[in-house]
Amino acid sequence: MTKTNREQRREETFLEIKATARRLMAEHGTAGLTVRGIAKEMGMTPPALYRYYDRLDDLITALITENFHALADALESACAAATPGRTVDKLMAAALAYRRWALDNPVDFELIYGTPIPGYHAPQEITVPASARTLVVFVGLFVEALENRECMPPPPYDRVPPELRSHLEQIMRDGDPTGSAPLLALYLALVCWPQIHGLVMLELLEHIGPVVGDMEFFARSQFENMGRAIGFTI
Amino acid sequence: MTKTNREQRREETFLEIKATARRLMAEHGTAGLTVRGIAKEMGMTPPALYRYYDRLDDLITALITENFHALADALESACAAATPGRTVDKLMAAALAYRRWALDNPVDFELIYGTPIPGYHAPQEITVPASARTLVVFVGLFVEALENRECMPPPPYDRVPPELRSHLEQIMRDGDPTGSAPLLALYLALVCWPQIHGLVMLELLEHIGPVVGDMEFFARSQFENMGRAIGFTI
DNA sequence: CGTAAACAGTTTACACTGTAAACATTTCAT
DNA sequence: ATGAAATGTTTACAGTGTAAACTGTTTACG
Repeated sequence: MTKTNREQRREETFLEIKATARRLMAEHGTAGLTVRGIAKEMGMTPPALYRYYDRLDDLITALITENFHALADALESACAAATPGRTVDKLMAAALAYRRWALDNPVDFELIYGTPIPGYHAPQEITVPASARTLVVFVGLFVEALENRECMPPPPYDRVPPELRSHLEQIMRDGDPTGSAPLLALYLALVCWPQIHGLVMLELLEHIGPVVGDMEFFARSQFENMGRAIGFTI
Repeated sequence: MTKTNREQRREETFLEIKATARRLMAEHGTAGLTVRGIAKEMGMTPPALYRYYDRLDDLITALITENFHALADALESACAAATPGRTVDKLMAAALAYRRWALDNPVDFELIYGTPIPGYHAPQEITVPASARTLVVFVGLFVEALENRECMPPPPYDRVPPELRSHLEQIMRDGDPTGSAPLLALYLALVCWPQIHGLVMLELLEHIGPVVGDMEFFARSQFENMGRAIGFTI
């Protein structure tokens, strides 16, 4: 089944719209994301864009899901680049990649993890699955580390709190139908993620960097302390 | 020096503008923060507001600084309400108050710690001092805990990393001219803050709650684990 | 007290924003 | 080749922030 000219041009236009939107946002922040701005940049009239996205919100949603996937991809390739077998290296690489991606793509990160653009409401059935991939990367690392006995969590990280058990089991079932992965992996991922995220968020919005000074070092050391706390030997 | 009628009415109008802005934002999110909306609500014409704030940005700045102070006040009174002498209780109370304030005042929290409203740029010389108060509360707790030997940090939290030392010393000097407070207190505050913040931020924007289930419990347990890790006995 | 200045408000206007409706043109399938 | 579908433009409307000019009120001072 070969594509007709029109279908191909349509796909290209979709790509051009998103690319233009990204360029304008990189230059002027989320304030640069306007129908008229994108249209002018592309040599079109604003209403023409409505042939591609019914509302500006739909374009935002498309950008957001792409960003979630781009972040998850960055984490995965960082893990892949780490020493095979040394899962702790992968965890450090993933945490640092999370930070690096945020710092290198600040607006894209704000778009997914920051306050929603005023008036925008994310259709969760679309964004949530994409969003989940990030957490899945970390869960995967802990599955590997626990299996290989590379991570030996001391109390209180050696077992899932009973208060969370049943709900986490259900989440695990929905995501992984085989249900083979240890529940503790999900719990440990949920312990680590907020620590990484909080540091990155505060640094990105310049709340903590000026106080700490060397954020590069601080982030590294915090991630290492985190790894040690949950049972890795670094 | 008694206030003239006009001065008093002017002050009241300032208050009414901010109160109206807060009400509209609570109802419609940051998208509800419009000059015209506030004016209509107050029975004025939009340009009239410009007698009080030269730009909408200035009103936003006023709201932001008030929010920083309100959050810091909430932390302080939570500490004050905790068992005297039990600094660990104060730390837990402060962390939980941070979360509670964010959940109870989501838009206000987003305004200070979320992505800036598109097009808005914070004048840092105004917002930074107000922002600092939050961190100062935590630093104060660690000063107290270290002095009373209530907190006995194990490695690697028993000393300030040399890579951060000189910069933290300078920060400490600028904030506290006596320079008496132990540097380690600032370091421990910087270790804890991102952990608390990350959890709250992810919960507030609904990235982690649906996965965890019982966020109330999870936050509590995470804060306790954090306290133990840096040398408190809970 | 009377007057001039400062203040507080309205009216009008402009340059933006998203988007709906009507219409013209191009492209494709039959 | 013809009808339908897709893609664009034009025009329009209801929002947005805010600047300029103007009017009325309140205050401070000679």
